[in-house]
Amino acid sequence: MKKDDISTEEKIINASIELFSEKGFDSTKTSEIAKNAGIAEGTIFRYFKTKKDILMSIVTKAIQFFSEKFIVLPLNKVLHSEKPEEEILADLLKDRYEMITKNFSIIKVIGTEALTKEKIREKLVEHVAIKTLEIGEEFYQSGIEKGIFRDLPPRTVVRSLFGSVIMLIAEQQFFPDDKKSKDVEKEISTIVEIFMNGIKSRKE
Amino acid sequence: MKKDDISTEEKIINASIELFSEKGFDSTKTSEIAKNAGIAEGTIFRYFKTKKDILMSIVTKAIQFFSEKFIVLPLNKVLHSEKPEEEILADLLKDRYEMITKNFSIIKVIGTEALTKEKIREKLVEHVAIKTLEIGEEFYQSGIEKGIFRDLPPRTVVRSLFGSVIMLIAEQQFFPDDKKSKDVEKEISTIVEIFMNGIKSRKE
Amino acid sequence: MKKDDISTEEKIINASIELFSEKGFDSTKTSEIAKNAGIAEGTIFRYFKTKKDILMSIVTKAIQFFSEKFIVLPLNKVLHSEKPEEEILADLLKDRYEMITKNFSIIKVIGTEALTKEKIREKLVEHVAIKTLEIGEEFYQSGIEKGIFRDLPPRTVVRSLFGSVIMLIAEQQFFPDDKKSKDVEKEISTIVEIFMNGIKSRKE
Amino acid sequence: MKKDDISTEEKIINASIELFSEKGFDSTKTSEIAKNAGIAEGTIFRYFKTKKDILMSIVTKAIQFFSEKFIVLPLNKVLHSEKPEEEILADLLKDRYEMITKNFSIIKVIGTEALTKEKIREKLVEHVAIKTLEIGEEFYQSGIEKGIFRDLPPRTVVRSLFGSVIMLIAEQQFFPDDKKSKDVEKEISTIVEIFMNGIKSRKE
DNA sequence: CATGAATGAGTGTTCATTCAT
DNA sequence: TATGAATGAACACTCATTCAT
Repeated sequence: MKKDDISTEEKIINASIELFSEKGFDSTKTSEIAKNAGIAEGTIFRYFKTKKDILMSIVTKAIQFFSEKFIVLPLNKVLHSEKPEEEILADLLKDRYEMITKNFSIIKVIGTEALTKEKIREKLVEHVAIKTLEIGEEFYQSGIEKGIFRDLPPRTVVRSLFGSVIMLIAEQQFFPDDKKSKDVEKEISTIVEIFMNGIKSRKE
Repeated sequence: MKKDDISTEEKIINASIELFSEKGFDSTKTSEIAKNAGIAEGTIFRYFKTKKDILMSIVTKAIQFFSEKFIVLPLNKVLHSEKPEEEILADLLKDRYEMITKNFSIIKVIGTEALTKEKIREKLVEHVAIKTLEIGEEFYQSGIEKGIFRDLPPRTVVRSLFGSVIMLIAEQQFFPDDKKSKDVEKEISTIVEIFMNGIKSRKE
Repeated sequence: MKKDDISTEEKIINASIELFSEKGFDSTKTSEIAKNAGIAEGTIFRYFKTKKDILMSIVTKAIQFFSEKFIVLPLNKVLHSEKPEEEILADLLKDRYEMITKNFSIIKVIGTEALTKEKIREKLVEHVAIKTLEIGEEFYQSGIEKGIFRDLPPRTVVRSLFGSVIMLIAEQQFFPDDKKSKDVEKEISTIVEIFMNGIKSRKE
Repeated sequence: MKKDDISTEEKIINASIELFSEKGFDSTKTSEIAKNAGIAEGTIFRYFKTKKDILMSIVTKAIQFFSEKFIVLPLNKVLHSEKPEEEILADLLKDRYEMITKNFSIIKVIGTEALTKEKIREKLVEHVAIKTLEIGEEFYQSGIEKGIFRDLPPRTVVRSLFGSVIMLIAEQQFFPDDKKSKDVEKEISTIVEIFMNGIKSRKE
């Protein structure tokens, strides 16, 4: 009763994230959550009125967490860094990559549910997606003004960068046997290289 | 019984795609499928042994369809085109964009289910993802060899391009009110521009 | 498949009335209703959204039925009869007695639930109790005007008469072994006698 | 710990009577009893083995209480009074009226449960109903013998009187907005008048 | 071949009861 | 003795599936 003092509510949340992420919300039985959490099934309902409430609690907390970790912190890193832009970009992508990879289960849950549940989708768009894009656009815009970046539509640039990282992660998660994307550092620096200099050969 | 000659099986499939895509597989009741298809609930089970069989049939057919439309046809377009590379790239992305957008419901269904159902994920990876990547890589590789593209890892380039289009579509589908991504032609040509020439300003 | 053609809904209603009346609404399990009705438990919910809906359906239908049988018909009997008042009164009480006794199960259900459920109580008061009292009062009032009845408050008279019949029935239902109230004809004519002439001895 | 010295057991009993009477036994949760009693839910089970035991304790105590208050005391009042019969009757009815009204919650609980629980019904019949009727019958019988009352079946007379009071109380409790039964003194003296002299007009 | 009423296994949820503190 | 978190048996209700017509 010292540390390890993981509360019953946390046990439920953790078991739920794991199961929802593996099998989806609907296919996860409350009896399984209970078993995985090491508690009685009835106990779940002392903490959450319904099974759906577990999901909503996970989503709400996660979105809150991400809207801080994802947005405020990287913002400062980016805006106050003295490094050259290429490095800043690489740092940003790596940071994002790690954040998503580390929280992949929960992100998978939220992402999946967002596809069919408008309420979740709206929360996600409002608190995470739009803010993330806006900060990225601001960063790019200021780069244009400093003469570092070309005058291209910031939204498109940011969205494409983000898509490139997302696909890297998807590839690693969903075809885990593939060798081609194992070296993350290299992948990310390649992505930065592609975006900075393009793929067109400039002979001579 | 001439045209309009949509078979009962097709009615079931179409209704299912629509509903699965809106509400997800588990939340869709067979009674709803029947109502949407304009048939009796029992009739469904003359064509499909179980509800899951409807899903598997949709997935199998779609994957078959996509593995042709997605892979074989663009392959030829790309490999036998006389256009300059920038245009080929733009054509490819536009083609992919349209294919995905037009079949968005069914892709959403397959994508969602692939997240939690290994069998579907494997089919998708094997028949669509890998092939698509391979053809893209081949295209890029031959571009390198022709001296058109820089010598960067093809997989990373192709994956990033694909991620850029996917994110464009996601943005349009999930925040439909946003003005920034409405003009598809322009978006795609911007993406091509980014990938061809990079975002770094080259003053001097 | 000729007569006997008691519908599934009726089977459910009948089984429910019997069980609710015996054990009360809360103590009756839907599994018992199903067994008593000779159907599967799930079938209940094709006809009634919830267990409570069964109760409400019983109550609503019964109140509708009673507000007709109880009020409109006796009204006509009473108002258009040529018999002397004592006989009219005896007929009325007997009629009421039989109605209640014949429908005792359902009346017990409604009465019990009315004690704790405001909605049911209100319906009962509005559609049955008030109307019944009003018609009784009207009958008594016209008797006063014809010089047949003494000028006493009609409500009190009617209520007391009704209470006398109710208690007779209660006694028969709840202490069924008691001999004193077995002869209904005699009981009712005694009640009429009490109300017509009072209990005070008028010697000489 | 002087006055106010209401024991935990009493707190439970009082809270239970209030809630059982409002919502019925089955619909009352032990958690609500605890909240209403200002104690912890677990504490209930130090005083009562089961929830049903609370009910049985209420019923047993109440029946004990009533069988004294209801029977022994009025008995003496009636048998040793020097007042004229009309006044004795009025006193009796008023006394009963007040007893029931003052204890209405508990009587409602017992009455409701008696409808579905044979054990409670039997206790009620044996310890209260029969005794009450017997004493009433005895009183009436002696009135007959004294030449004060007409020779009518005592059981019927007593039962009807009781029914008249019960209906008066029911009317007041269940349609509280009605004006016609507000003046209790007058209602009871009208009931006495009806029973003593009948409702038949005796012109001339 | 189509129907839709009936089925019943399976699930989320409730709540009286227990027990370690 | 009092507490309230945890329990799990019991229950209402859902819905894919069956089958007599």
